[in-house]
Amino acid sequence: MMIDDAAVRLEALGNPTRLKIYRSLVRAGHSGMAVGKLQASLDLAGSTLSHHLKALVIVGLVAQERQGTTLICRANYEMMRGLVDFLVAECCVDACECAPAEAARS
Amino acid sequence: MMIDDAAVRLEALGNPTRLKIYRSLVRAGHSGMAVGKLQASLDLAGSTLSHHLKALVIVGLVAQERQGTTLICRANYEMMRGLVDFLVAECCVDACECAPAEAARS
DNA sequence: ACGGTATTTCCAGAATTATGGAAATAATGT
DNA sequence: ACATTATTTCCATAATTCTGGAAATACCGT
Repeated sequence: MMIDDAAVRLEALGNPTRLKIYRSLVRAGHSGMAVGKLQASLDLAGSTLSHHLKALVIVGLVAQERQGTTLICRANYEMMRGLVDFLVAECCVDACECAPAEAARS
Repeated sequence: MMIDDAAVRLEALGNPTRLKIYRSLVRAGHSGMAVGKLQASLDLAGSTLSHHLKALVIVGLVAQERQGTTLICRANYEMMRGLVDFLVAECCVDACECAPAEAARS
């Protein structure tokens, strides 16, 4: 994952409301969760929720599928895994014990 | 890690400039990097860099230590690990599709 | 077509963030 | 004390984000 892609995804998750939305979707698992149910469970104005969901969808962290009048939202686990992998790679450039190549392990 | 703590750290990393700053510090390893060196390598106004560093320090992702007139900055690996653990935990609450790459079921 | 439910878009205001020049502070050496 | 280097704080401005009411759109059953 490119650094700017990572940044936009981190930014999307970096809002408390959006992080709660995302967490709800993760917890909902495979079957996902309808927008309306999210709205009830998180107690947000519909338009506010819609804006936040859009932000998550745009960066690929959430996918949506229409089922009649309701819109099912699902967490994109693979995208999250890519993000975590990016962070781990950044965090552990020097992997075990975090020692840079030139500064041997102490 | 509490969800709001995770959110503020994600937000801190969710700015492209700050993510690049953080990455530079991670790559600098445990010896860290002086503010001035960061400034030269990232080509930022001093005040801008100082603001971003402060944001990273406040959320605990970066630590600073004075050495004479220069200020050494270091990535806080443990904090990042806590953040990654949070994300993995959120991601794998239900289904384990976001587990470590090699463990993913097809 | 109509009525109802679900969701988004439009619009606007308030709040926050990003940026950087200029002045201030910090630390050191002479 | 003074000069020098390193960094921050003060200040302002432009840009972006967050929020939600109201209107619009989407979909379905009858």
